[in-house]
Amino acid sequence: MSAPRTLDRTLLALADPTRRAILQRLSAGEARVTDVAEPFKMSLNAVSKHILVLERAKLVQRRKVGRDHFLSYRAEPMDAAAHWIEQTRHFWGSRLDALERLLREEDANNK
Amino acid sequence: MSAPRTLDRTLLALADPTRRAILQRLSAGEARVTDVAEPFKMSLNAVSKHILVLERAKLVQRRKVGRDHFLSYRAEPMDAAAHWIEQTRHFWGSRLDALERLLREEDANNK
DNA sequence: TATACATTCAACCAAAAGGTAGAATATATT
DNA sequence: AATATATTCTACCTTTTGGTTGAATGTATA
Repeated sequence: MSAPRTLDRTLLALADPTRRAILQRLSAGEARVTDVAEPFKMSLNAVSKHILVLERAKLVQRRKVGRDHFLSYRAEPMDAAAHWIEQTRHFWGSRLDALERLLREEDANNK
Repeated sequence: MSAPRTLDRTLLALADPTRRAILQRLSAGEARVTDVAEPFKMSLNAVSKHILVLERAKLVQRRKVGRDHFLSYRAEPMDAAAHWIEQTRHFWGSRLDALERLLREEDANNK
């Protein structure tokens, strides 16, 4: 029953290739901000901002050790998103065949 | 396989409650732009723009009959998104238990 | 203590998103 | 022919996004 804002944030965070790449990197284990940023052409600051978006969506968690910030991937929002999308597909009928859909639409038009 | 841009567009389109509501409406069958817009407080123009975003993501299809534009829901991009997210969860291990993850992270830190 | 390193903060910029209002276009209806 | 309806187009505005650079902060290290 999470507020829709949560889903908004999760999907928005996932809708960017840089952020997906960051998550993929973190899925292999913790990493520091600098290490996460290293493969990208953009500035460290830009990556830092992407990380913030991921944190806001709770897809990334931060653990500070001295001057290092260790980032880790959190799967919960992904699970929630997967749940929503599956629920949705079930109810919105990606399983509807063409005939069924046609009938419903004719019905809707004959009002 | 589909360009990442496609996934970007799908997830971005879904990351908005108005657009999800529009899709939900269309999942019950075709509807005209005006009818789709009716329940919303925002202007018709604003809804028209949201529809454009959904069309760009191929989540909505348009069929013109005279002055009416009939919109319908297309499930394919949802299927693709669901597939991506499931794939991802599988490989990124939402199934990883805490111990496994810890081991991988210690390993990563001991380099 | 001085210096290097890890990270964010602040200011700025361009582009995109999300909204508005009004004009334009195309099609129905009287 | 005149009018009403459905929809988009254009222009505009504000906020957000994604990026830059340079300064500030906090923590190690020589």
